[in-house]
Amino acid sequence: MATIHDVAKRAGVASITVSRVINNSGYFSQGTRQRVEAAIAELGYVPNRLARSLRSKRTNILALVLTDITNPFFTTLARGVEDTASDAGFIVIFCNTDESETEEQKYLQVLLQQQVDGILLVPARSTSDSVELVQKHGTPVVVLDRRLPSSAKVDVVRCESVDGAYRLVQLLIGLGHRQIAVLSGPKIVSTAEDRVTGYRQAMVEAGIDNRLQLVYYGAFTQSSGYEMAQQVLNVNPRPTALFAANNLIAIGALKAVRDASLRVPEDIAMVSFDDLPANLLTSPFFTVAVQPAYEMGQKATQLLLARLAGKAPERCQEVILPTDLVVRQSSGQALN
Amino acid sequence: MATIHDVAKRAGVASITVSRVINNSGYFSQGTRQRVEAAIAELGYVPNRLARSLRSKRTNILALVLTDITNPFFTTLARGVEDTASDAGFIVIFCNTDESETEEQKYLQVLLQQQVDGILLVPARSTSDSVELVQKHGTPVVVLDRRLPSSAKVDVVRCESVDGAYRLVQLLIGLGHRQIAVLSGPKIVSTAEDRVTGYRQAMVEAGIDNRLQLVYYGAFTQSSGYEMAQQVLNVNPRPTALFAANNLIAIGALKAVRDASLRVPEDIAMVSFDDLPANLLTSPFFTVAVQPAYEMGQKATQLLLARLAGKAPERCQEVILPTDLVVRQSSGQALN
DNA sequence: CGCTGGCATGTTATCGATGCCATATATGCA
DNA sequence: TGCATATATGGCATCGATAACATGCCAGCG
Repeated sequence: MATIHDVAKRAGVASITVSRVINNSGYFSQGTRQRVEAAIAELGYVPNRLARSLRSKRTNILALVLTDITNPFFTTLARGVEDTASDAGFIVIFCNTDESETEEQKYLQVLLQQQVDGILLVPARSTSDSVELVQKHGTPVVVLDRRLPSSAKVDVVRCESVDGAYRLVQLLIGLGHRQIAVLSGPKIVSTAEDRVTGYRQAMVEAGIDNRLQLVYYGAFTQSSGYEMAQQVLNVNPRPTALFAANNLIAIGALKAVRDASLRVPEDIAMVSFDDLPANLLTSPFFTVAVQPAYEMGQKATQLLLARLAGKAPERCQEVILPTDLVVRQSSGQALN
Repeated sequence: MATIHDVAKRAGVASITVSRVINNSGYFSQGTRQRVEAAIAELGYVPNRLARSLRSKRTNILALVLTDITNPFFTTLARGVEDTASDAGFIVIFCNTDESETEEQKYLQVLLQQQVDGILLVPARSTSDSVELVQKHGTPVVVLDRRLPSSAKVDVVRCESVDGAYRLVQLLIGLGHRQIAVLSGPKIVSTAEDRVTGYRQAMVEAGIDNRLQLVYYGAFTQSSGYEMAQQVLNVNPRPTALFAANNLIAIGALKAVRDASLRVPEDIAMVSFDDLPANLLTSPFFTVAVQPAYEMGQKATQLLLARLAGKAPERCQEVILPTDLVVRQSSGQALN
């Protein structure tokens, strides 16, 4: 309620001097510092950031717009963003789009209105509409996790989805599996597509008949994983291995497998993209391709901050991080 | 980048008229509306909320400060808050304190600086310091989930923790259990204390020897639940039932029980406060006292919004919601 | 001694939107 | 016809902080 003027009056100085003390900028004597700080304490003064930001054209707020904050992959990524931003004195606002483009646009609109300094975006769709909206407003953006059409001139930080999927499926093939199903996310999402591409590469390379390729597209959710797995388990002959394109799909699929009274890996082998949450009671158990989620958040934020500081190279960057193959029990032993 | 003045110039009107069109307030003709909207579209104009809020002294932002957003109970509560706030045209900022009072104070400071219109707080400690800080600034607060010292003049929305715990333990006693351990949260948190109180009430009422009462205080986390359970399982004779004071403790304890090669409920019965996350692969399985998390968030937000609108009664309100006892398998059958 | 430059503080304008008041025409009703 | 009222629009001040510029003091140095 008290303003900088109230503080100034009480301390017997001009408001700009109070501003200097608060921001530790410019010159002021130790005496003034003390009188100002005393006045601040007495009045319980809290600076008004709206006014500050309006004048300085800086809010020190970043926004992270993503599709599913309950997914441990994104939770970890978010922590990478938060930590990095926080160290640089920025606050982070998190927005959840639930894979909906409409929600995404709504959030972006609000964020631009709030004058956030920069946006980290996991786009719900592989179009550049959202990025363009933000860029038109003059706000820096970095795209995370997913590809955009190459027409979009924007920094991207993502993982080698094709390669990670390729290696997971190669592992299964190496263990003797031939009939492998992939349970993927929405066809329009680049990571879902890329993981199927990696799967196909490995299958083709191993000379496995096209007809043995079982590709399912659904959503990156547990329930979708459950449903896709139910379908797969009814295929005759039943595949000997499942590849889940993300962790939630893996959980749902595992549930479906257990509900069908089948054992993993004895009756059916499973591998998954992304590590699984720790509260499953059965983990660590899954063989997975782990994405460096924390580092992705970190890198993307560093890039964004560099742009804000005008320290990034002019040209757009595309940072692609490798995945880490972690072999555990769910993939099982070699078939005989 | 374009301002309201740019739009005004382009539409050939004064900026205040543009403001009226944007906010649908006051009078303007349909012709002006169209010219203004055209200008807005052409310029890609996005209103600056900082300026707007500075003038109007309203940000239309609420904040929800809680201790652990990864806990499904709080996630659900948060959704209740978000939905209610959103319907009323408010944005919600979420802040995670990790049960740390220091973090809480830091966040509150930032939120006050951002001029949020109101704050929903799950306090990390049972002191009124935080509430007073906020109230001194003139910002309305509603406390959620936990009790504060009665000296605090503040609205509270919480659950009947004592009663829920009492009924859970009573259920176990009714099944024939005598030696029951309670694994609770931090002693300083009112819900942890209240659930132990409910436990004691049930035990005393059943005339169970004091020496059979096993009370553990830890944290409301999975790892703490794991550790407490490990200790409990080493007690001789081993308790026949466990009461976990929240869902995360329950998960950790269940893990410890399984790691000790014991079965639930055959070897040891379990009950818990709060429902468990759906991705456990074993749920629904736990016998629980469910708190109406969504309604709590809803109620608290309604109360806060009423205060903002000056429509709430002068006196502070304390809303206490009942818990719902859901009996499933983990509590087992009656002992013979 | 006068000039330079670090230090300390203040004045004024401004960020972008809107509250308040004023103006002007059209419409309704006694 | 006259006056109240609804409609349509604009001018100016203002929210609270800070950028940009200005002022004054004093030490140091050639």
